[in-house]
Amino acid sequence: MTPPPSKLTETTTTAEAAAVYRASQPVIAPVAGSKRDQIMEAALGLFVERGFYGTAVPEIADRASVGAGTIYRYFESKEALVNAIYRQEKTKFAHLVVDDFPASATTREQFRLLFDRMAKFTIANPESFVFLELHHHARYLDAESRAVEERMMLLFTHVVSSAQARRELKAGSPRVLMGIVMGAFVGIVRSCIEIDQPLDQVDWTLAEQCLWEAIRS
Amino acid sequence: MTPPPSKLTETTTTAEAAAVYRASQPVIAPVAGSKRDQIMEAALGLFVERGFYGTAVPEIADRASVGAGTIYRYFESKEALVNAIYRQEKTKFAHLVVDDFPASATTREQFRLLFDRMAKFTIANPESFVFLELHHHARYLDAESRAVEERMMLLFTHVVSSAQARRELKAGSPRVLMGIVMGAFVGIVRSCIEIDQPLDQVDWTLAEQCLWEAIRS
DNA sequence: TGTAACGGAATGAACATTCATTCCTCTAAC
DNA sequence: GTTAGAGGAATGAATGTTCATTCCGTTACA
Repeated sequence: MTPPPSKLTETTTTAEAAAVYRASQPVIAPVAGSKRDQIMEAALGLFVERGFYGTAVPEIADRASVGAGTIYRYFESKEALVNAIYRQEKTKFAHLVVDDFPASATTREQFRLLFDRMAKFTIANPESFVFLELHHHARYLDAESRAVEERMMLLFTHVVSSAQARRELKAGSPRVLMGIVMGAFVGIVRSCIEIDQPLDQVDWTLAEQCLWEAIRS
Repeated sequence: MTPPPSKLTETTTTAEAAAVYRASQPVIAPVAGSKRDQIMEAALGLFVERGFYGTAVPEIADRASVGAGTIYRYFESKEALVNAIYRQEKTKFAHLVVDDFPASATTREQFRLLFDRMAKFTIANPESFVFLELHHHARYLDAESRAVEERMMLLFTHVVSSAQARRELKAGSPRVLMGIVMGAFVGIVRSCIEIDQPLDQVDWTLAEQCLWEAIRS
């Protein structure tokens, strides 16, 4: 191949020729259209069921009732698609959980609120939650997608540290405490999904009580 | 689906449950040839890094310093390979964790022992632990591989129920309590791996204390 | 009638698996 | 002690398949 007078300095998995072609046929702007949403919803479901590499693009097209080529009118590549989904769902999650965070409430109240909001999100969007878990640190997530995640962790870490300073939570690495709470939450959700138990039948009050006692000083 | 006639009823003792578990474990390890082990070790590492579908068989061959064809002298298919690894690691884990389970110890002692053994295994075999987590309920696991998992869960469930009957653990679905403990454990491990912190630097005593307080009545 | 969106067969790359060939090791005849 | 050769083990290029992506004929709408 002739060396291109390249604007393409990065080596990506996508062929250079493909990128050059697409530069002239721009991807449709992310105005939420029905087709675009259909594709994202179908892909979300399949990625949860089979994983990223286990899902074929034509399968996504089928489930979305769309031609395979149409997907590429809305997303540059399969990788861009999974990143778009990740960012959308993570942002949805972050807003629901973190917006209007009551910075001056007691630690007990803060914890209960965070837990309730997470449960609410998960009950309403089980697939989204599993998707976010599954792709939590996947290789194909780009910098921007990781940044969305990072911002939320920063807030949590701060909340935990402050509460520790007030001796309301156990001393020790905030990372361990957060790992316990988030991990346990995921553990409950996964144990339900394994046996097809609806998430709204879980005793979330019990779960919240358990986890508060796990971390309180 | 035909449920197999379980030997474990609510009247079984924990000692009996442990015995049933032990009887189901194969006595001798499969004949371990050097090549076969090289392949399994290489595949384990790659499956952890890239996932099952994300790993190409020739990549496994390369890392194992073996011809691609050689893999098929030892395993029928890529799927058979991942199942062999799963069974080997799960069995290793199960033996280390549940062998000689002290059925008559106090619940507190039982919990501490189980937790310590899990931590020990994970520190010694971080990749194995992550692999088992990752493939926990994957589509390509066959019936036998799932059965290995199932037997261990049965023992745990029984231990939890008995302790609940004695009012030493919180009342509620054993599934929720186990989900919390296992999930939290995974959460800690994952939080370490994210930042490349060695697992033996974790404050496991703190973690154990947290989780005991989560589930104790 | 012209234009943008769409569908899905076509394309080429990458993959899992196979198989004709080579390599190794052990045996036994000299 | 050397060597011929038999047979199992190993190899990696070849094979057929599957996949992400492209491309162009069709459709919908102005």
